[in-house]
Amino acid sequence: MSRFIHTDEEEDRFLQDLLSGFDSPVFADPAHKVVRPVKPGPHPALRRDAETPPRARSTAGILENSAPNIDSWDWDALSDYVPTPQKPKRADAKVSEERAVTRCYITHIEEKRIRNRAQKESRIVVLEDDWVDAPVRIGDVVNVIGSFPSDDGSGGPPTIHINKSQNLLIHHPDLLLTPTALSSAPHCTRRPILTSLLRSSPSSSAPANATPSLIYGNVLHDVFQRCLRQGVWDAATVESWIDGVLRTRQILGELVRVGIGIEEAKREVLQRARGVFGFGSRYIGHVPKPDAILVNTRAEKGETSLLAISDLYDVEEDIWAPEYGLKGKLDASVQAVVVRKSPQSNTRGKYFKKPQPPPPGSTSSFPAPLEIKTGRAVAGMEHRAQTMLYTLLMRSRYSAPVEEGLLYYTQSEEVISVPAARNEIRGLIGVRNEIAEWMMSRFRRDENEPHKRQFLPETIDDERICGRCFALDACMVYRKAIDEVVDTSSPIADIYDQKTGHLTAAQAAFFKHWEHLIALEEHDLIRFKKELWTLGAKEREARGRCFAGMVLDPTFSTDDISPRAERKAIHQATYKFIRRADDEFSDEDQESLLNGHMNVGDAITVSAEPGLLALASGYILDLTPTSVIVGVGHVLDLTVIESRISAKRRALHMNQPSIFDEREVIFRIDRDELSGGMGRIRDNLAGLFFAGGDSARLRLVVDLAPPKFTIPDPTSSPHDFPKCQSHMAKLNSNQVDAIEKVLSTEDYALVLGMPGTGKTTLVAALIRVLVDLGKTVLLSAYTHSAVDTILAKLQDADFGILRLGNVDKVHPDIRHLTLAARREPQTVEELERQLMTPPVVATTALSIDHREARKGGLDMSLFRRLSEAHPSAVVDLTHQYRMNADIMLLSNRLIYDDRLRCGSEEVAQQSLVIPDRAFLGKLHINPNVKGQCGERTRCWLDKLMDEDCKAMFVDTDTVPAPESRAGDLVQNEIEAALVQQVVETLLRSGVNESQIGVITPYRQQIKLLAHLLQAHPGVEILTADRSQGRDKDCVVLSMVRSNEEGYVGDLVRDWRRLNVAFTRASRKLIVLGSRKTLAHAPMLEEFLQLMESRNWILQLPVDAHLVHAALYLASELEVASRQAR
DNA sequence: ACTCTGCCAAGAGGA
Repeated sequence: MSRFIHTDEEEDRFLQDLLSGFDSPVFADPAHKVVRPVKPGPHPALRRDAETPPRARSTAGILENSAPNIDSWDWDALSDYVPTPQKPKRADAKVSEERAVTRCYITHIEEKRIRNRAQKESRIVVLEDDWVDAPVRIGDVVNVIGSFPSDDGSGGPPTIHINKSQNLLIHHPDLLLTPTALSSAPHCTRRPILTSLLRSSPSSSAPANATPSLIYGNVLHDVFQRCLRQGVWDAATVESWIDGVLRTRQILGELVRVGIGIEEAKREVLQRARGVFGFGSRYIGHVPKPDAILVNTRAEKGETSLLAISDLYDVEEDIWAPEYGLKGKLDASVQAVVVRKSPQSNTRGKYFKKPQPPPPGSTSSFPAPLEIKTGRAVAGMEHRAQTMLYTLLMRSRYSAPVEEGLLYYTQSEEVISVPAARNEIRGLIGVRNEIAEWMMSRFRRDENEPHKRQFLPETIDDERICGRCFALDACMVYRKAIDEVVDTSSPIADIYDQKTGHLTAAQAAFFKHWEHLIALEEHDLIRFKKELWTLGAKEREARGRCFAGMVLDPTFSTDDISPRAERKAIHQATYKFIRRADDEFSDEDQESLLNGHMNVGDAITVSAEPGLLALASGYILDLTPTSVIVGVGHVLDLTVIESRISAKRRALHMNQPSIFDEREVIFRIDRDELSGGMGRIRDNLAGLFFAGGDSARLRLVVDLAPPKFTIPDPTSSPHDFPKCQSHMAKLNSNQVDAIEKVLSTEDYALVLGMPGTGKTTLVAALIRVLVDLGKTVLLSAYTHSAVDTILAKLQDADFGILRLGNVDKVHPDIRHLTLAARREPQTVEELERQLMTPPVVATTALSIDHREARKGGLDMSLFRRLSEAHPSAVVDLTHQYRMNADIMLLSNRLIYDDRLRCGSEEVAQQSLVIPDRAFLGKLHINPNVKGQCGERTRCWLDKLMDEDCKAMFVDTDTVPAPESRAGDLVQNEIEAALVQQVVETLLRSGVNESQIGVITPYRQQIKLLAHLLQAHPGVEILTADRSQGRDKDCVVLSMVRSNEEGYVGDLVRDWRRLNVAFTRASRKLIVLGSRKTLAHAPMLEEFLQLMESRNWILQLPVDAHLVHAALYLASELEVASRQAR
């Protein structure tokens, strides 16, 4: 027997660990038998989209609909797994093997077995044996795997029993956990939760990450998978591939981190690659070769198995299986052919109850996961567990029984058989449920102890295991700060002290507080994520987060996209999708793809219906109203997908609806919801608190230690450097002060820049000065556009700048600064040079911004925290060069306490010049004028065009202009028409399109405006939020809200948002809105009073949008001609 | 109570 195979005792212990998960403290509950009525919701896999016709309902109604009477997965057979009993079977031979899944909500829970009052749509789930203590609560979602009997004759609700021998319960199935996380759980349930919280960035304080063997493992996997795909195994080729993979930027980067050169790495990888060369000739083929041994640790004496891999379905297949609450990536998905030769006798292992001697020399063939391990086989049981869970993932994706998984150790060159044994799977699912419960418990509303809920399992306090655990730093900090445990006596008390002794109570509290805020935001993201399987594609499209009913455009080729060098490197494959021609919907019903929340550069996943989730993920490269081009990390093989789909449809008893072409593959493209994104943030936070972490920053940020400033050293003053002087020549005294403050600080300085005060100019100059003084600079901002705006000002700099981040999001003018635009590095040294030489590195940085957090008054930015603690560290930029005095007044009065001032008299006085007033004269000569536009006083448009009119509120109440709704979204059609007329008048009076910006808080209003102004593409139309950082000579602001109830939405109520919009205008600001409605918001009331006192309110005439026939007719005509088209 | 922005991941070995 091979040396790495675990002993029987090890196996026993592992299994016990698994099953004892059920007895851990969380589950402690004395009840022996619990009956849990549940309410089934339609399982998403069974959900029918609007496009498929509803099936005739049987009398069982929804019951029937949500749980088709499919034969249950035969767990008994699995539990009694016999290594060789199965008759030969093809992957999709028998659909009836498919398991039934029912998604349920717990409606109530009873301690004793009772008969539930027959309640429509209700079912009863009886938990028996070790499932009894599953901590399910009312309102929880569970999946029941196994069939409810369609009718037991009792007349009561269908009842299912979940126990040792049959069926499974998946608790919180929308939480998808990974096999790797779960495989270590039997030893310590705390660790998988911690590692999911903290992504443990390879940098900073987690030195254990990125070890050499890890890198070698990565390389070998890559190469092994390439061998499988290409069917090439000869030494020369493999060696050249190893060389190639080592030189990819990814691997070079990792080598830089561990300080290893290519030659050394190659030697090491080759040493581990022995098992790669031999694998092909031994195991690939249609029938097993005599030496193709399949090691079966559960086999009886004398029994031998041989393996052939007859087909490769995929490598790195990414499978999300919400029915099991699992997701993961398979090294390889293969078709396995196994021949078993049985001995004569058979003493069965103790886990197999019903001995059934298999017929000698039986052959079976089934799809199986192939898991490759390139290290030493030291974690045998964990690898087994991992592989076993992969069989579940594969079963879900392939809709076929997956009898066992294959585990290949390249160093010992042995393939291990990992039977999908019920006992172990049950144990692993138990562990999965336990971990899911811990993760969810954090967000459970519990009246008794709303905030004190513990959400991490106890530490296992094993000196040996804990001492060398990679999550130790985090584990101990959480123990102290979150669990609030003081450990002086446990076996790991010393370790605890070593890792947390330096933390003060205040520091621990700070960590707890911020950790909580991160969790709040994270919770929101999970909610979105599950929409991928809980909502149908059309439903999700209605929310703007999905393109439904898409098909591949077969005519598309990669050459069609604009040739950008980086494409090939980033995306494995590029596809163009178009809407499927749909007989049921006319063309008008086909929403433009531009309407939703999805934009170029956004992360997406591609799924196929039904139930093939996240087949590939990547980014949107190009988007038109009718097509979308995506770059993804995984090839979409249509024939393979077709066969998965038909297997799935048959398994679900979905007969082909006639409107579908049997072979047509319908895709959905969903916005990917930043699943693991918070991990990085949490990691950065935690890094401050680790022993040996960043104690300097901990002091400044957490303890609020005052920043130190030195009296500027005259010898290093920027003024002594001629170049520095030139950088500062154009700055005002304010900005020069700011630069000096920055240069004199040893810790930090804060610069508060109100709108238009030249922040961008200052930052650009500051960077130049710092680089000249020999410093390195990290430039970061929340958005890509903010980063790139500053970089644009440094285009002529004579020093290196490295722009990091998603290339698709980087501004085209800045792309030449990204890594992707540089020469492909050939050596570790070259990459190191590319990374380390530029003195300036620029990138986006994430931040926490959570609604609930803000509601609780916790919207404490780092800037605010520091500036309130140490006002002396702040330099105010008070001189602004954008707005004239009138526009500035608004902002000053309402937000800035008059601290803002104009940089010059010229700025203060500037107004919008109207080049040609002739058009205004023509407005009134048309006889078709319906009402009056105020000629006696002067027409409202005329007034607005006055050069002295620099800020004006245009009241629509008398028009009137009520708001309306498009679905959930708010819009105001008449107001949009009025905006159009204002813009039209400006343009016809000679104002340039580029001088005008139209801003509104509401996205739907943008759609209306864009429609009305489509003849003027140079007029920018922006939401208030997106206008941040921009400016225009003239801004027309559409407030939208206008209703009898005086309801002002939260968007408009947020004064900061409006302030942004107001301060975009430099010469003329026109605000259109309902005075009556807006006056209901306190801040706006104040604003309106100010406008009133200045006589800056313009009352519109009745039907103002109709009075200027020239404009009105023009727009009518335009609409008519568009409709004709 | 209707807006916006950010991110590649699960696993790659270790004992």
